[in-house]
Amino acid sequence: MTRMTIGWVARRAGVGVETVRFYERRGLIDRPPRPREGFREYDETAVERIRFIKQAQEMGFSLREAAEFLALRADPAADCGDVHARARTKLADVERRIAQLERLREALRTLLRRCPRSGPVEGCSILGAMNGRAADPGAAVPTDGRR
Amino acid sequence: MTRMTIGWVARRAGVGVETVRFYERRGLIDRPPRPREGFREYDETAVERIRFIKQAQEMGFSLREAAEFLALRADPAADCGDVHARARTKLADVERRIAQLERLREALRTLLRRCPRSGPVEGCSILGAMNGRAADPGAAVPTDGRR
DNA sequence: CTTGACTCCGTACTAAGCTACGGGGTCCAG
DNA sequence: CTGGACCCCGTAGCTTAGTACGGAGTCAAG
Repeated sequence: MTRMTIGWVARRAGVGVETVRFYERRGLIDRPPRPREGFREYDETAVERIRFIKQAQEMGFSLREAAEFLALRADPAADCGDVHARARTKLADVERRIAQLERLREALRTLLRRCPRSGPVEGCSILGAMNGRAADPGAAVPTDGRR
Repeated sequence: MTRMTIGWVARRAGVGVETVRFYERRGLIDRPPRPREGFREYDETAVERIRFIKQAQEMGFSLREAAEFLALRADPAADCGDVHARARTKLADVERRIAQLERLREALRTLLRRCPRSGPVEGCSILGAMNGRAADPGAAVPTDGRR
């Protein structure tokens, strides 16, 4: 008889044991009953919940956002539009990050094109750009905006 | 007579005083002499160095990489090709991140298109996708790969 | 001589999402 | 009954690039 211990849940959900405990601390999964000597005992829904969280993460959502989706899923008054709105916001965020990275990509490409690729570093246009001497005044290098 | 104190450097370079001290601890800028009672006294090159670092950061490089560029800049044996190679690696990295985000963008767009946008959450295709029921089996959602 | 601006230092804290560690206790097969 | 696998807990560490804090010392103007 397989016991639905934390290790069992972790293996089935494809995460580490510590991750399950971490999610519990974060309120992402319920504290399970502990029928024997303090050992957590789960059921299938815990596995499904962790998989849901992991899938939300792969779609670019944070754990906080994953928790919101879990709440929406469980709320009978919740509307699909709530989910839609969150996904739209995330899409806008992704598009903004792409645009930033594309500006960065173009700036790097321009610098690489102008770089002599050999010779003393004094003539390097890339280092020159870092020195405040803009290689291409038209292409402003954006702030990166990572998070 | 303006004293070239840490505050003066910070203002001229457009960073905070703590940032200057932080860069010093990280070895990005030299420890300046302290002629009066332990007060750091800088010169113009310190300002220029910090601006160089900031510019490198705006081009997507980390502080560690900025330090490498500073070393290359100061090394008479360094070749422009060294700089070029680092920039090319960074470009590849940026392109990889863009590709990941574009896959994510397409996945989100597909989900948004299929979402009924109103009604009970039971029928929500976005939550359905998080439940492992793929809305579009062809468009695999990538791992996010943020840093 | 006081006031206010500035500087010193080390340490802790932020964001996110885990991951590792140490020292115990428990369970089950053999 | 022993060995190994598993579980408990709290805490600390990892990553990056700073930011904040607190108590102390210093400097220059008025």
